[in-house]
Amino acid sequence: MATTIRDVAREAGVSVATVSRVFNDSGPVREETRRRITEVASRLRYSPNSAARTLSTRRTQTVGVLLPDLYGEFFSEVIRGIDQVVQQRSWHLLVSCSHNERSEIEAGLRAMRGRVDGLIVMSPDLDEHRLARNLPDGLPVVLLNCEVADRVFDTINIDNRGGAHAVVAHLLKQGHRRIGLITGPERNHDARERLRGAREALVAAGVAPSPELEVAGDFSELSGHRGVLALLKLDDPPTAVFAANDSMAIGALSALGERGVHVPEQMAVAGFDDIPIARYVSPPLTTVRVSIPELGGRAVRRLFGAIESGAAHARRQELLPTELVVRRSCGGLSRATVDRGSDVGTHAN
Amino acid sequence: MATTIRDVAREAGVSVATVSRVFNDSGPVREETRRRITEVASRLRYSPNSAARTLSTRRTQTVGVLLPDLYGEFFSEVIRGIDQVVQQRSWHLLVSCSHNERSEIEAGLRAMRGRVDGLIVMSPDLDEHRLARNLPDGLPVVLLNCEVADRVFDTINIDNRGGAHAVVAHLLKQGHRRIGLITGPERNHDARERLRGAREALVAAGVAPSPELEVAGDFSELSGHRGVLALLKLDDPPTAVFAANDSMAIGALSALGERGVHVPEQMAVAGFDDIPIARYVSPPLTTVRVSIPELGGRAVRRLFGAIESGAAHARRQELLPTELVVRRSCGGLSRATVDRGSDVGTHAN
DNA sequence: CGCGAGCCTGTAAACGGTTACAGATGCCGC
DNA sequence: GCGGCATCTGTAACCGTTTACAGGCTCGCG
Repeated sequence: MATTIRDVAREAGVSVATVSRVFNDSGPVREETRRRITEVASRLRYSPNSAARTLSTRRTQTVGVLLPDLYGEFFSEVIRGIDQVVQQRSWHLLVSCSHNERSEIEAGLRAMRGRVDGLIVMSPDLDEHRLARNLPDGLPVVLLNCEVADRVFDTINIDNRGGAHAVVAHLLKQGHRRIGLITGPERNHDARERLRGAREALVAAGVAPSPELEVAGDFSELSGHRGVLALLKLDDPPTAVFAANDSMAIGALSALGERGVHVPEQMAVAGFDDIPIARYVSPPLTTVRVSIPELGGRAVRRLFGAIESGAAHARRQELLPTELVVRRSCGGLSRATVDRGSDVGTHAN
Repeated sequence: MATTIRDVAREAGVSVATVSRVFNDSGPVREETRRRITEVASRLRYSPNSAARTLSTRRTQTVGVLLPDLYGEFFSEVIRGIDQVVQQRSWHLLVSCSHNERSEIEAGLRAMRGRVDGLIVMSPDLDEHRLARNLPDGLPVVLLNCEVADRVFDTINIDNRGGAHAVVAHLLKQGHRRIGLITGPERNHDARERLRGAREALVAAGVAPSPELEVAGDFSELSGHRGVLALLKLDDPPTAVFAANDSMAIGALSALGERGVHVPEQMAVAGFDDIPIARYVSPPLTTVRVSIPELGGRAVRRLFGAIESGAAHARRQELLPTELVVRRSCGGLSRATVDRGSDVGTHAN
């Protein structure tokens, strides 16, 4: 059917070994022979069968990505960051998504076996035991936004705590004392860390966190919309709201607009992520910028490192710094403050 | 290293053929033998090497997706739609992105060779000759949002023309006579078709399209922002604006807000795509809904059909219908009209 | 007891590369 | 003329599956 290395060898009057050497640039081949082979190969439109190559070298030149979901800009940005680095090496990208189902995560992991040289996993739900159990032994893995106590895995996390701390500290500095929080899903690691950072900022300023000012959201616009309405109903409503992501903050803006509540005069609003649209809502949204493609890019680079150095590879836990972006939605446009941030590097989680 | 089918066979006291039969459910195996084999296999944590399997069956159980870019919600939604169907079959997804570089598209196509059983390509730039030339012969392909005159490829396109026609017709019905158009990039097929549909609607209503009312955008929020400002500067500004996608419409809303122009009273605004955020901007955006995941899903299903039926497969050109979604940004909330639409099916492009 | 018919199972040849190893060739200096 | 070396090339084993084909076994029946 398709032309094989043997066809090329026959046509060029050489052995398969020589053709292979030409294609992999391994071992010496006389210049004239090399030319003849490449000429024949392109004439026959030969291209090596990657399955055969994988079988014999045990390398796939492919990285696998397992995501909890593919919904929303966040994931597409991660993939974009990953793809860019992967493509730079002429490697390939196998993506899969687990819908946050434990069984599917495990199925996804197993399915990757033998198809990839390394794996990037983002799955807030998975504990390390399950992970280890379903992982082909020795397959390099980098975990994204996962909570793992153990240091046996490479991890990269967004500095959720620092970012949330910074944005709440900013609101406090504007004079707000009652700050509503619209949280993300309880089970989500990012959401928990953002809540934690926000509370810490309050405490640090001598303001006691109050349960009535914390309403539960799920990262969707709708839940932000509802959340802020719930806060407005309080006897003593907050003067500012921090939503755990931009989508919810935008939902909140929309609800406030419907109610005729002026932002930022009557209510300051802030979000988290700095999605592209954030600067175009009205008023433009104060938020925390995270370079999501960078998150993906770092993950792949780390993975490549692990693949190259093999078992000797030293695991690291890394935090990706964030940056406070001040826009009109919470007034006080004095200056775009840079996040108090966290250093990047070997780092306890 | 890893356990192979031979290890399992030895341990279970059978031949490799029998183990293979158990794993593929091909050919008869005595129940007791089957049980013993599965037991041994799971004890040894055996899982078949997919490269070897691919080599011998010539099937990869993988579909390749080649996109022009990975930026924005559009692409992530396409991938999501594709992934869902792919995963339903326990197949795999190899994604790659060409950055709209011709050379990268071709490299991407060649790189897929031997790694996938079929290909979904979205690349407005590529002409069919180049495509055919770089395609492994006989590899099934489905083209998304591509303009190809020839009927040799399966294609699926959004009904851009119908959607744009519907939204402009709606504005006309509201009494608007001067309607500004913020177009998408010239080279983009979707953008051209949307512009065409909009003009046709104007002509159909006896309104002559006017070049001064058409400003060029590039699908970004920023260009929508600028576009509407340009329209406001006209001696006789329009009373309504149709932006060729939602991002630009949102940019326009933001500019109008800054200028104190009331929407929809002083200026009606409409977009295209119905991205999730569209209903949460203020005022909520009138737009054209396209089920992007559906676009991806259909593409895969068609691809599966092509893979199964082999060379006998009949090519089809399909249009994905759109739906007008009327929200506050252009007043007239009488009812959500359903698009005049196009039928789906065998269909000239 | 012999014998075909059904089941079930094993043997071995692909699939298309890579690569260790051996062999050929050319060139040089003596 | 010939050994020795460097450089290039070929042979064949191997990677881990699938699968066509050939048996072997069991069983019922004449």
